[in-house]
Amino acid sequence: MKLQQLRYIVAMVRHDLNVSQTAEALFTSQPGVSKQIRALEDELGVELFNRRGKQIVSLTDAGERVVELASDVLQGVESIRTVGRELANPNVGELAIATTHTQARYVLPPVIAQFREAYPHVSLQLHQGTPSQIAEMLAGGDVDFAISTEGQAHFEDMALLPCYRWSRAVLVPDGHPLHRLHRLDGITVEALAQYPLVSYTFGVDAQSTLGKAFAERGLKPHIALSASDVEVIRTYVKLGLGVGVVARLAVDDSPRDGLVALDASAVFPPSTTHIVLPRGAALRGYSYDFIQTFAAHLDRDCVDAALSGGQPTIDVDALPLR
Amino acid sequence: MKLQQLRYIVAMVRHDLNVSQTAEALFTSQPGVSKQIRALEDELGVELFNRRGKQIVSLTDAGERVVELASDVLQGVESIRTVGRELANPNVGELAIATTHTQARYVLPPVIAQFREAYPHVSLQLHQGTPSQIAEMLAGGDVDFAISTEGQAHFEDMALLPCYRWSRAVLVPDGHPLHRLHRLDGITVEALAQYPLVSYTFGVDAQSTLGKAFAERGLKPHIALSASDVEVIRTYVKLGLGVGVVARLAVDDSPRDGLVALDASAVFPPSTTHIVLPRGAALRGYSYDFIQTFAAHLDRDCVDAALSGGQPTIDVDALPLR
DNA sequence: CCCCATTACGTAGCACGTAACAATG
DNA sequence: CATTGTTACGTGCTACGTAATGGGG
Repeated sequence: MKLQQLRYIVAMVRHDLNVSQTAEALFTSQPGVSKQIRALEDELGVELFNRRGKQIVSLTDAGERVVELASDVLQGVESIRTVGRELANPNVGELAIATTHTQARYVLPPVIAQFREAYPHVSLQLHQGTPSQIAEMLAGGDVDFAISTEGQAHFEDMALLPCYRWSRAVLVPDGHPLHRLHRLDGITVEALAQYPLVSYTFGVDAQSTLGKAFAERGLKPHIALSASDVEVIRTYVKLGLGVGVVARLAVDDSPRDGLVALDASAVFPPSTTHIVLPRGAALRGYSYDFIQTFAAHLDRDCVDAALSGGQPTIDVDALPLR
Repeated sequence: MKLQQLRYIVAMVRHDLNVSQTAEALFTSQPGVSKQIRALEDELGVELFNRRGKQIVSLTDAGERVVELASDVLQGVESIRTVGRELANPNVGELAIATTHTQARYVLPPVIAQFREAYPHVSLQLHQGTPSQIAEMLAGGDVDFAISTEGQAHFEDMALLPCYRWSRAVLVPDGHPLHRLHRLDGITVEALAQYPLVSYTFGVDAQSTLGKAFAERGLKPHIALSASDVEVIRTYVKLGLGVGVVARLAVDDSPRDGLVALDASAVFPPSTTHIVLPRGAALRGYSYDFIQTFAAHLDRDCVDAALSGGQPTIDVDALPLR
């Protein structure tokens, strides 16, 4: 059994069980992958993949279990590499983080500035994406950890560390009916439901905080447009496509470009931003530091507890609200 | 990084950091081991072993952590093999158990008879040894699990599953003063302390149940001889070397060879026999069956819970007493 | 002076890539 | 007919074994 063979089968499930695609992703040849998979199956004495003719269609029971174990093994190998790098050069390395536009643009800058000062020789990589893309990156080992606001459902088998809570704001043109309502009685979900909305792509499905707030009142929001970027959302609100619903921390209180941001923290319950880590992974020392800079209550012990499987006791209601 | 390299460094710590000895144990050449270790150190960029001149004297901090992770990785690889074998031939394979003489001779026979009938194509291997030897076998991956009565201290980082409790008997020549005492007031620790004892090698250290029973009363037993085998102990009691203290289940109630066994369950608190498993390992289906045949309350879920780290809730006081 | 780790060097095995082939939709 | 997986074959890398060298106690 070779580590390569394990890499191949794990990569296979991440590439729709397509040998050609897998080979391309791993910068090797199709026959090589095919052959190594057969070699592993021969050695284990079990078929790992169900084949229809020459097409690989699914994992066998054995395949399911073996791929799972192989992932653990490969993560262990990665951990060994990480430990090596850490003890060779504690302050030199890379840190790859997957996150959303809002985090990258409005929350992370001061954290990263402070981090850069402490670790000038660590090369930072910020990968942006939707929660499902972020989950993909994390599962594929492309990033060290993720900072995610919604879509916890995507992060099965990962350690979720609550960082802070955040509330929403409603973006409307100056003089919009909701603007006046906001000054008088305050905005309500019912009032919002009467207008087309412009919001985050990932914030509008049924499991999201936003989606649930409407569903609870038997309302179905009309989403005119969804984007992952506040600036894009602003643009379309200005164009009159609808009312923007965004993270409050992403907008100023003062009007800009004829748009005003109305505090909607009383309308929608706050969402929680999490740091997401693959269970069992090893982290660089500076990663712990980054995490604690981002969320002061997440010290090394707390993170280690989450990594080793136990859900740490964090009082979500005591988290800072932004 | 190659799996071989991980095997080499893990084997190194099991062989006193001696390259020659390690190479011999792995049926390969010293230079091969030496070179692969250097290759791994080069790849990781850290020395794993502290060398004084050309002598390897200890593990570095990095080495400590890497060896630990490497063990996990290798165990994962073993698990993959196990899963393969299981799904290829559920009823064919090997089962290696490490245990003490008493278990092998007096407790296991009916279990093994039943197991053999259910799984005639499983080759059983019974490895005997002292608790520390048993722990060594388990840590080295030489056996699938252990059945141990004492010396829990040896089994750091292992999953311990209580199976049953057992009490002791005192072996004396017919007509011995303790024989009469037993019929009148009953034996006491104090009475026993007046005679030289013959008992199990591993049962006489300070942490053992036996040792503690004496220590609690401020007594120090005089151990004339210790052996791992009841038949050996009988022999020396017959020779008049001292009074035997053995597991009750290892002796008949009726006299034999001029020796009588006196129930000492009221004198010493019962000991508990455990099945010991390496955390995180994968077991063959028939192994689960063997375990449950041995201790009916240890079903598959219970064993899996212990393997995955959680200590299962087993009421020790409710276990059968033998 | 013995034991042990490392260096040097030759070989055999195997993983990988190119090319050709088979099968499925 | 296009896409995908497998077989065939040649090559270059490397792990491994034998032999020789260097250091410590």
